[in-house]
Amino acid sequence: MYKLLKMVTLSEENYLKAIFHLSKQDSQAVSTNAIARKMETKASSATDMIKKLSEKDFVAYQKYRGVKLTNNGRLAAAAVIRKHRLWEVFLVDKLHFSWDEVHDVAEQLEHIKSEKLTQELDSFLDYPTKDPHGDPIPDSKGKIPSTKKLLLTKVNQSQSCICVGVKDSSSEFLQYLDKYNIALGTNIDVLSKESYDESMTVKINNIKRLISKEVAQNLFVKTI
Amino acid sequence: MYKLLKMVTLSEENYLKAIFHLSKQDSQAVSTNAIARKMETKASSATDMIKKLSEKDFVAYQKYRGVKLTNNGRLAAAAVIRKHRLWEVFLVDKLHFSWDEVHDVAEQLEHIKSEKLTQELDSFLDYPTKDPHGDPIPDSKGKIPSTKKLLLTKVNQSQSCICVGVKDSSSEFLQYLDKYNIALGTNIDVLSKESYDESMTVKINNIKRLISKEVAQNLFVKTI
DNA sequence: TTTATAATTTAGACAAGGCTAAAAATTTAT
DNA sequence: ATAAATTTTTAGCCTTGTCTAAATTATAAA
Repeated sequence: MYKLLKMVTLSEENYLKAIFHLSKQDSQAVSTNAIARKMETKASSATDMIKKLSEKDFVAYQKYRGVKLTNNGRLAAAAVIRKHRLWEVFLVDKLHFSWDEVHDVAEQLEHIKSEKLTQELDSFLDYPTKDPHGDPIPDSKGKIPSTKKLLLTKVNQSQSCICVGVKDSSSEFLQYLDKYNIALGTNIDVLSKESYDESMTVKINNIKRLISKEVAQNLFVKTI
Repeated sequence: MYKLLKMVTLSEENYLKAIFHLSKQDSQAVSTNAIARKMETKASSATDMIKKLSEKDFVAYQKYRGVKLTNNGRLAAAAVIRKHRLWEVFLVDKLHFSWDEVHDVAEQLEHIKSEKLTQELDSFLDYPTKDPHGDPIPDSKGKIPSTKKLLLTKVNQSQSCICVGVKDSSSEFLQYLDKYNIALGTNIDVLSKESYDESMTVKINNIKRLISKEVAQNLFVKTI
């Protein structure tokens, strides 16, 4: 009856993770429907769980107004994500998994509770900062290494990034970007890269496009 | 609705494991109370679960008569035990856990469902046949390596074994064994080994004794 | 600013696992 | 061979996490 209060159930961890991911983009409150959609459950179930999380001080909740993670909740979510991503690195680096096979297994491993296990695994993997998909791994304090901006040319195949700035700020370049709906905050998925001319195929707003070396050299992005 | 029939829940796996361990000694039916005791639940809960396991053809159950594992159940239990012991090896060999710290974590890891993970882990650990406590690791077909007899001299520190025969069958030697209560089936815990004279300190019937190289060289045991 | 639509919450139910108390079957002891 | 003691099962209830249907609140449209 004492430290049971600190217990986080498997389901709670999954909801926290979902809310954390939904909070990323806009730091607004996250809606019940958005959570239900992400968790593949019904809104009523999400409401139920939200109440429990609120009870345990993992989220700040106002009826009909959605939720925000508390600091508490953010730390709990980061801890789960940290484990998920460390296990992904383990699977790929040590057990010959390919990057597209790891998700389901990591989804199970992320719930294993052992501080020592997590720390030792981190050390065993040599303190990686990114998982096999390029996503940053939170440190043991829950801090997520801020992925600093880099030129689009530097982004690897099958990585996603967000446009955060331009190197060439000429109006010609900005007009080009405008024409193809590339703006600050636009999401860019790098599908493939052509080594011959350093051009790349990307997906922007669900539309595939070819981007030349010249353009990629002048676009700052942040990997996600 | 289709392959859900094959699903084994976490709780079911734990009961199967318990029944498996209880079956080891005598291959008699295992009683409801014994199961409840091992699982630290009440007999009524055990009965409920037994019905589910019977329904799924993991145990043969006759009311008031206890249960026996079916072949199906034996395989399922062995698979869980295999994972448990492989993870223990991983924790000790790769993550600096000591042999007495691994149990709780392995208890969680044993339920991770991924055939590939288990196989790759096995390979990564170089196909170990024993866990850090010396218990045998079932192979991928559920077969448990029968620990074959070996001379006591070959048994490692902090391993346990059972006396299964003698090399020297002179009456002098047998009388010596008799004097110190060593018989077929006697349990011997090897506490430490002295490299200088190859003598060892052992525990027999809860009594510590020193055993000389000459004696250890003539005693066949089976590790457990 | 009403009204229609969409989002959210509440109420009531269900399955899994567990518990308590009581009933039934089995064993042990007289 | 019965009675007493023990083991096992049944019945009914609880909690977690889920669902459907209905009620309520917010938001968008006219």
